Amino acid sequence: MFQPVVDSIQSFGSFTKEELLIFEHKLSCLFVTKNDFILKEGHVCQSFYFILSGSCIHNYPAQDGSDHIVNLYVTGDWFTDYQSFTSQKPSTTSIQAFEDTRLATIDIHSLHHLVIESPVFFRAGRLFQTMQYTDISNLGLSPEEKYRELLLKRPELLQKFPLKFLASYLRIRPETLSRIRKRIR
Amino acid sequence: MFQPVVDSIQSFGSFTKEELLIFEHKLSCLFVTKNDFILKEGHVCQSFYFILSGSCIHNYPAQDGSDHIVNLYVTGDWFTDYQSFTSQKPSTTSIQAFEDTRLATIDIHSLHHLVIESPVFFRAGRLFQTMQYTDISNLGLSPEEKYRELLLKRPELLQKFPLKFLASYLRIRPETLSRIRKRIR
DNA sequence: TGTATTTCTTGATTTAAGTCAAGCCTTTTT
DNA sequence: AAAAAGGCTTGACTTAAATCAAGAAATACA
Repeated sequence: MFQPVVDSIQSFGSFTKEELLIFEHKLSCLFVTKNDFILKEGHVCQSFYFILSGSCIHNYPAQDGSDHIVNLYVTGDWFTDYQSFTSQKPSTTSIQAFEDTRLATIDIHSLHHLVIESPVFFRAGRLFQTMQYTDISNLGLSPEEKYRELLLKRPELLQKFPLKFLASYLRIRPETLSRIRKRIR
Repeated sequence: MFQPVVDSIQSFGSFTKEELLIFEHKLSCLFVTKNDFILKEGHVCQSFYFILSGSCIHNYPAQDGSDHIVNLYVTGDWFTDYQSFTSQKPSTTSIQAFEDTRLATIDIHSLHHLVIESPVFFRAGRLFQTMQYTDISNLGLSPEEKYRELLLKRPELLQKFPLKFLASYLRIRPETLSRIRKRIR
């Protein structure tokens, strides 16, 4: 059941069978239906999440009432609100299911236990760092370069989410993304 | 001698006298003279650094041969190459002394020991996260907003470093920064 | 101290993305 | 099935920053 999660972890470093088992036993399962909140603004983010199937939207309300997409996640992705999770303070962002979604979760106490149980998991910092996608919108790229980066690094998102979400994630206008997409293939 | 470092740590959370002593005993001292490298591209970053006095430049070579300022540090600042430090892989950036500089350092092994010795230091992740300045160039702000942010959050940099370094750090043209500075104040 | 080099300022021009607006197409709702 | 809403595309226009260029000021250095 958690095989995809274990497979994913292995790609982050070399773990023994025992270590992987220890890890697997810390995991829990969570089912959410479309539009359900996995994390609500103002709540402390207690866990890391792995998408077994489905997709999620990570957003926050802008000052002008509209909301900005922080990130988009699909099957096989890890996510958390890193800020809230590491500080254990209320989150300024929300995460909700874009469709019915199955999640594997591991909470902060389990992670602390892992770090204490084996030095391998001290690399947790690295691990969780690596799990976090580098924010394409924050690379100082031009709109076209951002789109190319998305196309290269996370093409699944282009299949799954509507253009206006992608534009919000890239911090460009939908009109601009539409024009870029037209001229690039 | 390490009093400023200990003071700095206290501002990140509540530690007992004992915990602060444990921390202080992990610190080492390092003197560098102007233009010396504290970290060279291609080397693994092994430590966190705190500037007791002086200032440093954190940069990386762009593809076009010029170099980009990643960050600028002055007395009282913490720094590391977070990427290289957490992954323990070769750095793509360099850090060098902008003038003669005294540093306090704590290496990765000492940090691991701290985490094991006391759960308080498990918040190391949070601590080191907080120590890292949020990258002004990556906030999706306009050039003027970036400058205002710098003026507000890190005015010391404006005193210490030449305009073209600041412009590079903010990812704007020196001409643009010169004009902004002219019209604001 | 004088010369050279680098850094900063200012102006003119170009360019890319944002804004505004309209229409079409698709999906949802009833 | 029809109407409504939302999402996408396209065009015209505006705007802010980059670019190009030249000269002034500051700093290094010989």
